[in-house]
Amino acid sequence: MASGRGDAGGAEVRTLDQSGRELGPRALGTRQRLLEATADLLKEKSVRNISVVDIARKANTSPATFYQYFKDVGEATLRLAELAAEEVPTVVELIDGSWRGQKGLETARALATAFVNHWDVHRSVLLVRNLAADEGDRRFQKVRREALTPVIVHLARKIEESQEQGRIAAELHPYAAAAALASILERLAAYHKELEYFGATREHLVETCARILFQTVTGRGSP
Amino acid sequence: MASGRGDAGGAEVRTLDQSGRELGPRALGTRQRLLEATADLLKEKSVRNISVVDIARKANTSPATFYQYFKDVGEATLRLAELAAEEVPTVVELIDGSWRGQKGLETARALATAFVNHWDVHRSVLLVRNLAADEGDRRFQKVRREALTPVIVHLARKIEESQEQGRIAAELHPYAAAAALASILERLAAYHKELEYFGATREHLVETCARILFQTVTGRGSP
DNA sequence: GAGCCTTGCTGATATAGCGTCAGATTTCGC
DNA sequence: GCGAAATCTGACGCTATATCAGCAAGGCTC
Repeated sequence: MASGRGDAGGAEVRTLDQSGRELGPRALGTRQRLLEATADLLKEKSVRNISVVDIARKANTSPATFYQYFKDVGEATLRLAELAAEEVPTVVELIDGSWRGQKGLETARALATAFVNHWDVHRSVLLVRNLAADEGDRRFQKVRREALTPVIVHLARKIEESQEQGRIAAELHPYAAAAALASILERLAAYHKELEYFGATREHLVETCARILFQTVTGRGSP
Repeated sequence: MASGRGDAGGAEVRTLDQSGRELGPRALGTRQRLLEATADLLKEKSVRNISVVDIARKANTSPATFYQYFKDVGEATLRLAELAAEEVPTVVELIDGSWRGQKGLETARALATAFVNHWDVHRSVLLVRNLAADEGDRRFQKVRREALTPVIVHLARKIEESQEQGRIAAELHPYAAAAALASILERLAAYHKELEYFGATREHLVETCARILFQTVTGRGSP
């Protein structure tokens, strides 16, 4: 390490060891394998039953190695959640599209679809992220907030526009409404499988979700 | 136990031991203490970090006793979730009220308030219930479904009525829409604290939530 | 290509929780 | 107040956690 160079605000984020050491190529590989093993196990079984030993075994390494990179299973999960969050900007772009008439409904559909896809890929990690955040873990709250805030802010802006045009009651709090919409997206994406119990296919959900989005954002019924 | 009397379909549900033995008054008390200890710990810290030893200590008993009543921490949590579910019928009654005009908005507000209250009381248990259900645990899926189904069914019925009157597009799947509304209720209730970050107070959330409910159920803008 | 240093990995270990008995203790009918 | 039934727990073998000191692997130097 030599010099006591600070790590805050560096343009390039360096991946560090538990003891603050910078990682070489071999170490990065091992770390990666550990993350992948964690992700795989999360898909297989409940986070409650995942042990460091499990992860280490699956990554063909020893528990001691795991601790070199992560404080505990929670921290590995946190990194996975951060990685998942990096995809979100793509989703947000959609919101800035047109919300007028038929095109608006398309935008809403695209948004709903993107969300469900995102969740299908990262479901297990995002579920644990949400639980940890809801349980009060600050680190997970931060990741979730950073992933959801753009969605909420962009949606809220669109809602405000509709409000200015008098199409939506002033009593509707734009951010609360945007958060509500984000909730629909998240929740439906989280358990759309189980909802098929009610005879609602994935397509039904996306369509319905899109229409509620459209209605709430624009203040207009379906075009 | 003597006779091999079946337990299915009995009018009165008997609380049983891990080994199928019926419980006397002392045992019921102990079991109750264990459940309360579990609930308390869930409020304090993450479910991942709750051990049987913790629970036993808090209930002034020994780990061995815990195992007499529950298979593991998950099973104790499941019982707590079942207990919480017993309150739901009260919430559902509200949905059957009037959804016309100003009165309808009141109904929506009452529903949103009831949900948030319910969650404020049982938050920690319901969070774990949802995670476990989302992770695929059948027992938890069942509890959640049994708690949410009445809400969804009753809401869907109201939506269908509006649809018959031509106030809502036929493309909206009533059950999917009802599920979406239930999602808003659940999700907002789950993290309304954190949403204050966006300047939305609990009252804003209830009001906003109510208006989205009203709009989606009746197909009408705010009265 | 032997010495040496840096980077990365792991065996050994103390500590603590899990889950299961056999047997101790309490309660209750009589 | 005695015996059986109900209830509880100490003790134990097993597994996981989290930490070190030290070992192995891959260079770099000359």
